[in-house]
Amino acid sequence: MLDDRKKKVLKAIVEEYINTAEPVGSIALTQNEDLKYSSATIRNEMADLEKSGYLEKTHTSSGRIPSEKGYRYYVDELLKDDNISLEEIKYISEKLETKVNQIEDLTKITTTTISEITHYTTLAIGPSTQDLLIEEIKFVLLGPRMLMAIILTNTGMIKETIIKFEEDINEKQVETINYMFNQKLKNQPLEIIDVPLEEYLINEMKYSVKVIKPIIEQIKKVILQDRQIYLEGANKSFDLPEFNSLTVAKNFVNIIDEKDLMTDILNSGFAKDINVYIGDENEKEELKDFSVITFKHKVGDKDMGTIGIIGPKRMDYSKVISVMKYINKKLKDKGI
Amino acid sequence: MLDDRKKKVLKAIVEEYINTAEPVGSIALTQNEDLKYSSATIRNEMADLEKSGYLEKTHTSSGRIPSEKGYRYYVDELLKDDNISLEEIKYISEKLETKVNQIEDLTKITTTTISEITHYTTLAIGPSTQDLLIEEIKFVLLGPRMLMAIILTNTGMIKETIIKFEEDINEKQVETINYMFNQKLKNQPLEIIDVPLEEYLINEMKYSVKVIKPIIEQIKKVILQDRQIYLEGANKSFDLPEFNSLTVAKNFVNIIDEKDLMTDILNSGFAKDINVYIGDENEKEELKDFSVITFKHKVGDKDMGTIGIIGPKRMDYSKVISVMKYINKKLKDKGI
DNA sequence: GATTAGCAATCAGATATAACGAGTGCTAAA
DNA sequence: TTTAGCACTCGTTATATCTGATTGCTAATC
Repeated sequence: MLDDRKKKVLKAIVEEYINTAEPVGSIALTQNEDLKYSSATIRNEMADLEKSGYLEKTHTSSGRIPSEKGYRYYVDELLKDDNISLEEIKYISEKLETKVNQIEDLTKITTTTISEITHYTTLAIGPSTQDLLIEEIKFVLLGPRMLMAIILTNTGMIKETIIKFEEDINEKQVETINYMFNQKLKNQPLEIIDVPLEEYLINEMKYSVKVIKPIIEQIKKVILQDRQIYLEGANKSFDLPEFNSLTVAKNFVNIIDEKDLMTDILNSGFAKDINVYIGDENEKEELKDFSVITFKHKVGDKDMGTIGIIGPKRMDYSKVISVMKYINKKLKDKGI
Repeated sequence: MLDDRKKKVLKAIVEEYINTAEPVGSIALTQNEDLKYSSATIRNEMADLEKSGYLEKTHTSSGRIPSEKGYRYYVDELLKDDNISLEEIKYISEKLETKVNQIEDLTKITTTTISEITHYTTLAIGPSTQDLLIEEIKFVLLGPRMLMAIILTNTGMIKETIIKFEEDINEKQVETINYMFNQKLKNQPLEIIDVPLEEYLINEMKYSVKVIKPIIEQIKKVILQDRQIYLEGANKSFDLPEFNSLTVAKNFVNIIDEKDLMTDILNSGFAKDINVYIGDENEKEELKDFSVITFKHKVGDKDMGTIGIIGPKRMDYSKVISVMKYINKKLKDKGI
């Protein structure tokens, strides 16, 4: 669609604007290696690119800034996605090799690493419990009226919760509970833990509602409970010039303060490996002035949740996407 | 020290300024019920109060604002600490009666409640593990090379962690581990889990270093690990006029982004039930433009950690202190 | 002696005006 | 097709002026 020179002009403007946060003028562009033309020629191209909607002006006599369409074209067609240095590769590798006992800890490490390398605010959410199968469930008596349930899933995730009772229970009972639950739950999806199961177990076993009901309720709660959200480098955004606007700064704090919103951000559509939402492309009204880049990460082939970056539309897409691609690959290759 | 009328003037200025965030002039004060004097009289009193350091001017012909000394006097001598409405009492009571299975969940609920009622940013940290005694430690085999350790403390706190091994272990071994650890750890402080214990157990038991060492290491880690920090209502601060200053806003984000700093804030001196640090009174340089109010909360007589509010020096001390006092009492009375 | 009315002096903040300059669009020449 | 040239635009910055809230002080009053 765009001829070669127009592509070069657009690319140069996007990258210059990402670097400087200042509207880019025709004379500045003549400095560019790839654009050995006079400023007048560049100006004509810029006017064309504006007519086709790739560029915008902040006012009649200002330089140009990319429109959302411009950023989109840049992301889809023009950027380098291997924009990552040897030092960065080394740093990431070291970080990802940290030994962890619980696989979830790796999400936190990855989130921090991404934020450190890209200098953007990074968020992450743990894996969804949907599609998980129960591998085993263990009950441990912690006191006469206190039981711990430990659920092991087929992906190696471990969830545990404490259950309190209004009457005493003994080891013998726990053994039966252990047996019955495992009998019924092995290789079932987590969602099976619900009212019908409760009724079945109450009928089947001789124990009262007062024993079975709290177990089911509490396990259900821990399965459905808000997934852990990680947030790193919120302050990094405040070093960016767009955060000199109080409205932008305030919007941003509202976003990161709202866990539900962050969950939604991280859970929205996943067509590709790495998903880029620029400004209005975001479903959420609150994000229309920001860009969001997310990717679902897996360790080996185990789903580990989603990591995302939120920053200004003038984001260094090339750097962020390169880093995410590299990390994505690195984690996939990783044994656990 | 201050005569009665000066106290009234100071109190009126502090409270008016807390309400409006605007310097208070002598004419405005004549509206006050308690100050039926002419503006000239008030002016003279204000000049005196400024000379003694309780008030400040933003410029020669502006109204007065309280100095830190003024706030301090207000907090120590003038404020009402039962400034809490029936609706608020009802709301708090309801919230605090929420059933929780783990006592830590109560800290989160309390934090949210305080933030909702005061409209200030609220932070909290879980209890210190110092002084805790081990009541019991349980080991559960989750896989051939995976063990869960569950530590019960004398305060009802439960910590659990997963330990991975490089060689298989069996139920028989776990039983021995269970026995030996409990033998050695019951009613001991958590800190006992360290290298000397490791050496003792390796000598005493026939198991290799490869079994004992990971257990000790991982338990030690979970005990020493950063205590959970709760943060609520960060965005609420951004509704305050002082956050229109970019410097203030940025400082604030830096504070709440820095977990270590927040931990330090919540761990600093605890002379009284409720501790108020106004501006420069804060140990941390970063907080010199803010006020911090903290209190250690207990459920029954069990230490639950510390909750704090961070806001502008122009904070509604009366409301915050009243709410904290009430919650403090309510939690102390609470059975678990 | 304490209180108050009156008034000049002060100064932040709002409003108005002018000068500056980066950058554009367009025309005509190369 | 490219480029030089130039009038024009408009945000930004600097400067001056005006406004109004508030003070400090003096002298009159209670």
